[in-house]
Amino acid sequence: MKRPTIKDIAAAAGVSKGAASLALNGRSGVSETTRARVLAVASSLGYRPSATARALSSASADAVGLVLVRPPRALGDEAFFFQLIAGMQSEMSCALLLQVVSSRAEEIALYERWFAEHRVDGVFLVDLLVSDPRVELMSSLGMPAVVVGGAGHHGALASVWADDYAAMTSVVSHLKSLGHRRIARVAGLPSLLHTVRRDAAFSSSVVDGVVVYGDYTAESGASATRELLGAAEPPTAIVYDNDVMAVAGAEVAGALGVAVPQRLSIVAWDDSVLCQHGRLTALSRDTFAFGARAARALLAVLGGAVPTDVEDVLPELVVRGSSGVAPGSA
Amino acid sequence: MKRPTIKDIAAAAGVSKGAASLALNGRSGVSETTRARVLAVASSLGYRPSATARALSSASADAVGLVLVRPPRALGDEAFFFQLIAGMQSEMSCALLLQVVSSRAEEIALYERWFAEHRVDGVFLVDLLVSDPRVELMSSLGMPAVVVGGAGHHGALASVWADDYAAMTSVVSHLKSLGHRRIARVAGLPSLLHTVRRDAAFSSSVVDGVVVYGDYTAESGASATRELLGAAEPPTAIVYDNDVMAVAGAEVAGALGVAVPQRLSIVAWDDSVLCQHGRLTALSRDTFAFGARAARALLAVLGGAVPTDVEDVLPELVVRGSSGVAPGSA
DNA sequence: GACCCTAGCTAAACCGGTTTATCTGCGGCT
DNA sequence: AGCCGCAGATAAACCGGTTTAGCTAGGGTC
Repeated sequence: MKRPTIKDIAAAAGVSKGAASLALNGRSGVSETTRARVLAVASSLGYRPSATARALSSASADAVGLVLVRPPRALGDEAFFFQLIAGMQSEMSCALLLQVVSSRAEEIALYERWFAEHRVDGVFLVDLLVSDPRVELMSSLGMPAVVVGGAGHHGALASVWADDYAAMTSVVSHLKSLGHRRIARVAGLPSLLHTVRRDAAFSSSVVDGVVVYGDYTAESGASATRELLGAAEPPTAIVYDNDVMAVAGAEVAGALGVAVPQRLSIVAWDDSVLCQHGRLTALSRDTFAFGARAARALLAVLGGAVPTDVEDVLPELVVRGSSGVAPGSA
Repeated sequence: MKRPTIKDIAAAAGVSKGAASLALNGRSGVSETTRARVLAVASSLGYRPSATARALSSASADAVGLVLVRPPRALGDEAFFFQLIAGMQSEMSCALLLQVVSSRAEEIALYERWFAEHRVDGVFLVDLLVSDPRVELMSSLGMPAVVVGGAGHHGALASVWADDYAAMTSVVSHLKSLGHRRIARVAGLPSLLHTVRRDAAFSSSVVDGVVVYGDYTAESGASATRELLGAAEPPTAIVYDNDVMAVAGAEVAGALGVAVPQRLSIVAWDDSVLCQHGRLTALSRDTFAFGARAARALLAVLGGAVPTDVEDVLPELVVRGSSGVAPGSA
């Protein structure tokens, strides 16, 4: 038993294909009695329009896209993206086309292809670079897109972000209020826009603050921490750019006999089960809600709304056991 | 500048649309010189066939599907699925259509729809139920599918799984060798096939073993643990069905003043950063590789191979600090 | 020379929708 | 009566591919 097509519906209702199409899509051009008849027939036959055929005649593809550029193996540990995706899904009725690639070039080719093939109606852009070619690409393709997590305004694109600058400032002031002066930072990839933002906020509020760059993996967090703690004047507090690096750092400190938080305070960016269990002070943002917000923004753009920038609520610092008064203070 | 279509290629190469199609797809029916000319034109014009149009004429959709039935919010914490997805992606050149729904009925409707709409070429089935209607559905739809993680043989479907029975047996024998006699288990959803498998293995190797069911969340793991430790004769070892519940359980034990591993041994199913950091003894399987294997299996089925069952390597018990000699033994 | 077969190509149908152009009544207006 | 306008429907084109039927020229066979 094959699925009924619009032709079957039309035949069963005694109208033409075109009339059936108009009736099913709630458009004018058919009488109300005809429309009712077509709809009745369609529901009784269990008619489902083919998204493929619909996409072909330049209508909606009923899907949005997300491309992640990562070594796939490292991805699995990053709860952030999965939370984000889960949040997106919660607000989307359409499907998400997801692909993981290993280079920026592939990513761009994929966006172009998806759009050319009418596979997606729009896309999310994550991991925004300092001067990101994708922004221009989206504009030139005329492809609806939402920038996720890239602070500020990006060409004609809608944007959803949290204020990394203010967040970093709040973290530093918390540490300063505890008496910390030698504060270091284990940052993420320096090519990413939010890293630069945080860097700027960090260096403007911490004098002589040391920054070491990692790549969000436990290994990089561990080695960065070893480097920092091995210095002549080791920091009394370290701010990490994600949870995985922070946890690894805490572990290294323990192995080196550096007591947390007595001799070293640790703050993680992005809260997670990992931080909760490790009792790590963390900058908590609701990534799930963030994803949901991004989805709403994209749906709005797809619905024809003029692209706007939405600023997410400021991440909140959740103080747990890993941060405390600086050694020598109070 | 619009993207070139096959008509443009044909015109530029001086052949018909049909001939161009044959040439581009490496099929016989055109001379080698013509084929070379068409391919040259196509590449010089940057031709990309439209997957949408191709799917319409009952060819490949160049995508596979995965539907997850979860409350979206809980999903983000489960590293397992993201690891799995990452692994799948590593072996797939095509895209993954992902959707999270909240009920089994929606899931089934979605599979039917995707297939009817030619949106996917095949699907992964996860979280297999004891007697799962999806298996029958796939067969009747004629939809290529791979069962992921459902031990045993399922109708005409290919299957990729790890032997939960043997794994559970190995965990129990490890605990027994440490002198444990009162062993309990915090299981996952009882409707899932692998839960039943593990239950069977558990009850056949542990006499009077208590089983409490949870739903993979930290909360359920915590309350199950409280229940077990509050009993008249509390267990000296607990085996958890996932990492999140195990970590929550360890925390509860700590809060209740039950020393781990002196008075209570804890073993988690599925290793993760969480277990590594929490120093939890865990049953480690390479979920990433597992996903990759599932992807290969699906691609094989799509390629026309006869569906086979692939048994994954047996999960390996990684002994860390959370398991030790039973109190009173040795 | 008549016949058949095949390689190589073209034209056209098809997939399942949407969109446009066209046709048919019918009512209102002058 | 003659004309216009419009609602309601149909037929046909179109989207961009694949697939099938059909045509032609060349070579081999008897």
